[in-house]
Amino acid sequence: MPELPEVETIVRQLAPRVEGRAVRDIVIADPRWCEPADPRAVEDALRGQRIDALRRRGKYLIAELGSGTALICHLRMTGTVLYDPDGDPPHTRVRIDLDDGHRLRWVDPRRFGTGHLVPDREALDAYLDARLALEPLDPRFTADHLRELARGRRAPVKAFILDQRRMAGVGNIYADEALFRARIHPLRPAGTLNRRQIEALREALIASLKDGIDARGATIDGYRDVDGVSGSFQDRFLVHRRAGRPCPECGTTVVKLVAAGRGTYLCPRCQPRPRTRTGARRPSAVNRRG
DNA sequence: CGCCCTGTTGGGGA
DNA sequence: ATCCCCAACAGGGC
Repeated sequence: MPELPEVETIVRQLAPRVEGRAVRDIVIADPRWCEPADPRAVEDALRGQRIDALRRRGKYLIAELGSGTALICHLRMTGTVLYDPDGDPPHTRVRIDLDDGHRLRWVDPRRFGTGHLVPDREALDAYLDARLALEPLDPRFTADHLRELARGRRAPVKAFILDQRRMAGVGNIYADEALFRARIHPLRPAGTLNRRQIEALREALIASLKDGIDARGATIDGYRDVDGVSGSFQDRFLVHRRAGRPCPECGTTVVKLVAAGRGTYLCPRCQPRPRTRTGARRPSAVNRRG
């Protein structure tokens, strides 16, 4: 389940092993991976290229090549990159053999993952800028920045967090964890958070992502790092997928609801519901904004 | 066995 | 601006 920490883990493990190496051969076994581009054309463009840099932005994994082109990959739900696995694992979609004899395998049961080739640095930046905002780990992601982002937003804070054009890299799991740590209900309209809560949310986002990175990613539904080893963050999930179990903070039963169309877990006591309960009276007592 | 759930993003329609 | 649903698909849980 690649969110920012999982992709970061891939980069940290893989960059030292592949940077400076060249692609000896590549086979895109699943054309959907790079569609609408022609897989043969993508293979031809990559074959023989040196990998100058492997890096990440948001949840995108980026390989910059000697030719100036770049390959922008997204693992989506179930994508995994493996380095020298035994043979070709089931659901291997792309095979890359390096000039040093090592092998990269893109494994993705659900086939949602994608690879997109761009011709140069400008196209790379344009592609990413159109999709991603600053990420919480960026030093520029200050409390002021977050407050500005949230100002006037009426969308539930969870939807706000998941929107990659507002902040990049946080997915469903880390969003739940951060909201729990910040003691904020996921349905709270983002624009109603006070200064303290904004700062708490910022710190919680950063802490959750860092913990995930330190754990080399979350173990969930088969996620593996590049050496095929499971991450360990799942052991530390505080609320995510813990419905029916006691809150680690207060013992109240963790509940599940749907927010932003996603399964959402929270402690109803630590994260009190925003007012405006269903059936509230005084439908016209709106806050007059201003 | 069959139904229901699941990490993501992007697009369409309300 | 926002939201809900859907589309990709496979596998696990019950």
